[in-house]
Amino acid sequence: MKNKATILIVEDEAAISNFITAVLNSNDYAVVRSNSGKEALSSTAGFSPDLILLDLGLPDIDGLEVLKQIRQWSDVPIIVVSARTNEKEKVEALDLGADDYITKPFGTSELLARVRTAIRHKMTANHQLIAESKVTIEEFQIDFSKRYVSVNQKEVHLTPIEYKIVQLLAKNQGKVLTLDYLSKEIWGPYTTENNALRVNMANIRRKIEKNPAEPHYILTEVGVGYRMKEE
Amino acid sequence: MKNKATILIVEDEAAISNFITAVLNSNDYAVVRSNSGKEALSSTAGFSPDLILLDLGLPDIDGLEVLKQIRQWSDVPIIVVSARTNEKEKVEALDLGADDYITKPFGTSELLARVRTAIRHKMTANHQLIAESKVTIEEFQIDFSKRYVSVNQKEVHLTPIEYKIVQLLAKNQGKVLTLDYLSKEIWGPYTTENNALRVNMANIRRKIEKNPAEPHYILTEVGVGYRMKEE
DNA sequence: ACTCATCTTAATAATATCTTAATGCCATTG
DNA sequence: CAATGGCATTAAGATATTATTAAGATGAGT
Repeated sequence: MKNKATILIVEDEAAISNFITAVLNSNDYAVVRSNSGKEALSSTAGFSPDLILLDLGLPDIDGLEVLKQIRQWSDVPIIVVSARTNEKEKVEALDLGADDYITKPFGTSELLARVRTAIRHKMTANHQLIAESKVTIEEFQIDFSKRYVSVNQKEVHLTPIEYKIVQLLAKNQGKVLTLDYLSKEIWGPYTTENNALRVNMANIRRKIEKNPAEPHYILTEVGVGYRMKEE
Repeated sequence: MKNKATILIVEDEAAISNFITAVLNSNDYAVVRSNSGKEALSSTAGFSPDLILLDLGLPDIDGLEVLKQIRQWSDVPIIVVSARTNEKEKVEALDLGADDYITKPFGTSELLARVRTAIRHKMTANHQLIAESKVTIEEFQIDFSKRYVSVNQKEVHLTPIEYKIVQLLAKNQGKVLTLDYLSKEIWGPYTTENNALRVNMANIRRKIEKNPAEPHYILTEVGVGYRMKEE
């Protein structure tokens, strides 16, 4: 149980690659590096790392393409590394199945926190397959088998759409779900742009948050989507 | 008590189907095979097996669709058989109500262990239903063994369908049962959309609720279904 | 033919949902 | 540092969906 986790870093800028490697090594992770998309693909197949840190700006293949290909056959957690100038790519990456993102420049503690979370998710994901039917976050609780939501043991009534949103977020606790992803899940793939999702979110918060203006359970990732707090 | 349990295998690859059949037969299970989704649906309805082993990769209907349809009206334990390359499908299957999953390739001992567990679960689930022969919610009481319903110690007469509805809700106290689920339980899987359930509910409420317009024991979840109050 | 259970229909009531538009919040820029 | 613009939130009203209920028709059992 105390084997080192192996992390694949896909990054072409040597400075950043070195920095990440140093941080991870000194925290007891094994690191494998790759500085191109093609190499990344073969490395993933070869070592099956426990986590991939994927920079989207690669010299050969588009980072999104790398992500898409890996996702065809593997569920390895992938954290996308992106420059602030490329926000849209980040969202696309999450839509394609990335687990989290981190924006350059970032500090060691942020990096480590996200790495830990992603690896923990991988570990518990398999257990959760034997359907864990309840999620509890402090005073908030949702029981999927009963379709029952409560805050402070008191029932909270959610409409069908509201429930679906909360359910999606809860089943992906800690993970950012993009607006697009949520919309598609709820209204199907041919949905036109609208802000119904936001209206619903406001209503949900009014029902479950103490102070809807400072949400505690469902956080907004500006420009990206929403994420339910962990644990 | 020592009747053979009947297991339905839904699998289109003959090699795997043969292997599973051999293993189960030599362990005293009766086996019925089916190699398409449509056949599986009619077989399930036909002789209500004790367990279904369902491969998700079927030639005609999507395995998940088969699962969904069966779950609309039956609680028979279903173990999903999936290839390793399709982790996401597996999760969806569990969400749709599969009881367990097994990943190809698998060995005989794993197969038998999961089959035993699933069948045992089914047995104990039934026992619990029988053991708990009364449900009391404040002034409302239902005694399953006597088929007796009362409010304030006074007998309430329910028609057969009304009783069945109340019974289903009471055996799933606190859980929302969808209109679809209730309809299928009462009128079978091939029921057309109808309003009869609502009429029955109105009649039930007239009989058991103090104020039918503000129900206390059976609550409506708009857009979803009905739920009997807990405790 | 009577009774009871059941289903259909249709009017009415309750609820959910979407749209629009006003407002607030940051971060960037002139 | 104020002005701007891009999101995000929120309120309020219009519309659509869904639920309740009454009343009458059907049909089975006695």
